[in-house]
Amino acid sequence: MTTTTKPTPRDRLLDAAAELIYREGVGTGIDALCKAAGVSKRSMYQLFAGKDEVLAAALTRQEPRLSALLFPPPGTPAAPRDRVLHVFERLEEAATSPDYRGCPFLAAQVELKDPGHAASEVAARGKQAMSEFFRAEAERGGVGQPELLARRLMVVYDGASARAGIGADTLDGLAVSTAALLLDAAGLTENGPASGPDTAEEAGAPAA
Amino acid sequence: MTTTTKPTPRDRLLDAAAELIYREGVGTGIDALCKAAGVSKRSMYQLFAGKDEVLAAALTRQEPRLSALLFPPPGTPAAPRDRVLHVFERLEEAATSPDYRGCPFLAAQVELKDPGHAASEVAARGKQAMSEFFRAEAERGGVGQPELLARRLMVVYDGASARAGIGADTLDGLAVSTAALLLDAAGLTENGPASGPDTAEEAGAPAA
DNA sequence: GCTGATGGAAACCGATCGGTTTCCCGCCGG
DNA sequence: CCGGCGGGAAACCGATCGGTTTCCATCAGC
Repeated sequence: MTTTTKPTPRDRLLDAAAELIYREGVGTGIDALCKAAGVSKRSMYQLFAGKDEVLAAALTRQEPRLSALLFPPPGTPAAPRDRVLHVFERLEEAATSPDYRGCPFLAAQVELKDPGHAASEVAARGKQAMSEFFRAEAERGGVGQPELLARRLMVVYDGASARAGIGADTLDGLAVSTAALLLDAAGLTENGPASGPDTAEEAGAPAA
Repeated sequence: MTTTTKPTPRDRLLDAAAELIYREGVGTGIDALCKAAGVSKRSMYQLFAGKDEVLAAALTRQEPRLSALLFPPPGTPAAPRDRVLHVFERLEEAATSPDYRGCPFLAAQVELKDPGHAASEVAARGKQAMSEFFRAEAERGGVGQPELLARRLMVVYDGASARAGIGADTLDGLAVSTAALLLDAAGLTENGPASGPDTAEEAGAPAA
């Protein structure tokens, strides 16, 4: 029979923490975490130094999962544009769930305001991974200002996921189409690598 | 002399609540709120039913201030495009402060996950005001799909403010230039009302 | 079968939570 | 001069917080 309680206490605890904290916020008590995980506080405190460390570890554990979910599978030799849009397609897919609460990394950083908090730093690294993915694809596509494009894509990703998470928008094409629009403007069109209207020049503050 | 403690207890309380909660999150204790406001819990509880109501009232009080700060002054007969960009310019201006923590409405909704919470509903109305402003300007500018443009602008606004708030980006032109890019694509160019490349057709789910 | 490590249940600790109440000072009109 | 009252200070309440400790059931190796 499949014993419901097979995985190690550490894994149960981190999984429960990730799920509970995602649903109820970082304010969730450790009693609730331990009960949900079927782990005693005693075990928890000999695995981790405290709640902060559990939180950070839970986020760390989520990072590879999120990357695997969002980023194109390794064996996919798609064009940069498609690889970027893939991320937004996965976002929209996830956002259709009524339980979707936005990007867990962004939420963690918003909730624990302190940027020095261990979990906040883990979350920041998680976000940086996506930013670097965007930048790498932009470079691979020969975009004039890859860093600028990556920052814009991150703004759209975080804005779309946050708004979907709080129920302010249902997306359904909004994130993908907006990202596509930014890619077009950067010259990363469907046809091929950078050669659009403004390969260079589009930075700074164009409006007075 | 200017007596430091002039305004009514209610005003002191709401101002202190807005500031403290913005800085430290909705988890801030009422003891801390009252002490910061120089108001006794006794007074607070005969002014409000509880912490939730204080939170909601503090956010309600912030809405007109935020609108006045972000939206163009009433006497400004600028073109729709300029009126929209004005919002993003104010955002970037505010984001230069090291104390900037992002949009207080979005933060409140992210922190108290419950959309039914009184304060969350106040915050949702606050965000809706901006969305409607964008939509009205888009319509005034003759944009083909004003609702779509408004949603995209909100995504950029929330994404940019959130990322600036958590210290992931410094903006400095990013929000304004990205918004301008969206306006261009919607046909709301510097020259005049809608007549760009794709006045209609650009909605739905363009990617598989 | 015995033993020792693992780990869950739960009592316990001081601090703090949201919320209520008591007390008393200072300011007001009469 | 005084009586009423708005309102701050602070004690108090039960619940819960993060964190520690005790106790005991289980199970693997011998």
